[in-house]
Amino acid sequence: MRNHQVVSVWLEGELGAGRLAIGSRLPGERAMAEQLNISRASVREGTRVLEALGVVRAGVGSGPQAGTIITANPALALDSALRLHVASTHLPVGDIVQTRLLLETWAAAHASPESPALRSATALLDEMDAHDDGPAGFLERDALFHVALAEATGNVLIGAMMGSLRGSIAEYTQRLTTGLPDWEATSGRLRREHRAILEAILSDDGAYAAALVREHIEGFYQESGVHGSAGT
Amino acid sequence: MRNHQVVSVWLEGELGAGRLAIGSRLPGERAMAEQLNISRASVREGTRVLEALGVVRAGVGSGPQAGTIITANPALALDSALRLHVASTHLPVGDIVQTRLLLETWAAAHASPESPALRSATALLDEMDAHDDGPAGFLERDALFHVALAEATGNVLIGAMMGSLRGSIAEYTQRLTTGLPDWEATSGRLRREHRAILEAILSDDGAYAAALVREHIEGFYQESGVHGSAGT
DNA sequence: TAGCTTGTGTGGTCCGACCACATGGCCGTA
DNA sequence: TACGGCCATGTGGTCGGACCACACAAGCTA
Repeated sequence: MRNHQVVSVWLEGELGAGRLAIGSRLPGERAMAEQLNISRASVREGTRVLEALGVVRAGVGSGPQAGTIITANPALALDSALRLHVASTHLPVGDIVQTRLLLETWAAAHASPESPALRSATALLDEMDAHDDGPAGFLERDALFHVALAEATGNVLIGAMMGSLRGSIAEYTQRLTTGLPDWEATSGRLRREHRAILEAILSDDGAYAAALVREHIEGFYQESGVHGSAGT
Repeated sequence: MRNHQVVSVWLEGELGAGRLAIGSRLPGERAMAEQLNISRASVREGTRVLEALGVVRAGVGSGPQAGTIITANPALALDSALRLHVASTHLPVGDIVQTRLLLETWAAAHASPESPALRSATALLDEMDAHDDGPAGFLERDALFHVALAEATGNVLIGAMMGSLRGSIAEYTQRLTTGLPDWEATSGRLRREHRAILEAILSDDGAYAAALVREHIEGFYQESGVHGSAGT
């Protein structure tokens, strides 16, 4: 085992034993180096990995925000990993879109009507009605709306995955809108569909909500001139 | 932006521009440090992150396996991230099981009968029949079988996710088997179900395959004394 | 020719130093 | 006493240089 991995292993042990938890502050790099019998450079390499995985957050200076603190951001790991693997052309965007469709339909079917995440989802829809700042602003809120639905299922993993996928698809979706003949008409339709989906979830009609989501997503891609890429 | 992030950004640019691709060898750490105008320590921190995300693989010495080489292992990032986030109790195992069920039923429904991955799946089932090395060996092949099904869909992302999920659940599943009254009977049933699932996929009957997978998984958890954790 | 030796380049590790930063306590002043 | 500025302290961030283990390839040797 390489020395920098000692840090991950050690942390996993501490977490498992309950000696450390989310919000805890790790020992200083110099102290940890001595404690684990490795150099500070190795400690730093280890913490960089933990940081990339969304497990810790490093802050300089002193005070509450300083030091290396345990956080919980599983989406971060997925996010950066997706970016790079897409860039390496090893991960087709079509696969991501397909996965998104899978997760979203499931989320719509299993979202809890009582989830507080639905309140922010409602707020987002209101914003989309109130503001009219073009495709960019609309899609931004659209993405957040869909992530909120995923979070409403209470499943942390699926919520994190949706959050990461959203970022990866954002650019792609943005590009699609440029080919649309009538943005006003499209956005109006999308807004109505959002309301219907939310309504179905709040009425505890998961199956109907899932069907609406499927139509919603597939409809958008079809209108944007993409065929078959999201054939779930 | 911190210096070690320069490496990721630079690599993403190189990949996007096509100057580097999977299999390419990165410049040596010393050369990269000079090229990017950062210290070797920073370069190393950057490559550690890339390594953790499954984007590169580092090898010492000289020859074909030496140096830092671009790979494509998206599952690695998810794998280590899941381990740590589960350890931090931020990610319930139930969520993972639930996600697994979602991905697997979808995979069964969308696996391509012509996929070469199904051949290795068949081989795994034959091995499970031939060898009888207890729950440990059985579950190992069982996991690989399910991952093979996911890969048979051709969706890289879903395949990678399944691979990571299985790893995270492995220990959990292992523990469940200890509570089983009659392992022989259970393994026999699981083997028959595997055959039926594979048969359904090869017959291009995705819907039936998905239903079988659902029963297969839920049945196992129920028999193991877990109730409701996998309620998709 | 076969086998050993040596050279070269790779990542792995370590040390010691300095920097920027944020805080909290000390000290001088009003 | 109360206020305000200064500085000691501890944090992560960065750097340069050094040495190691390793794996291969070229060259030397028997």
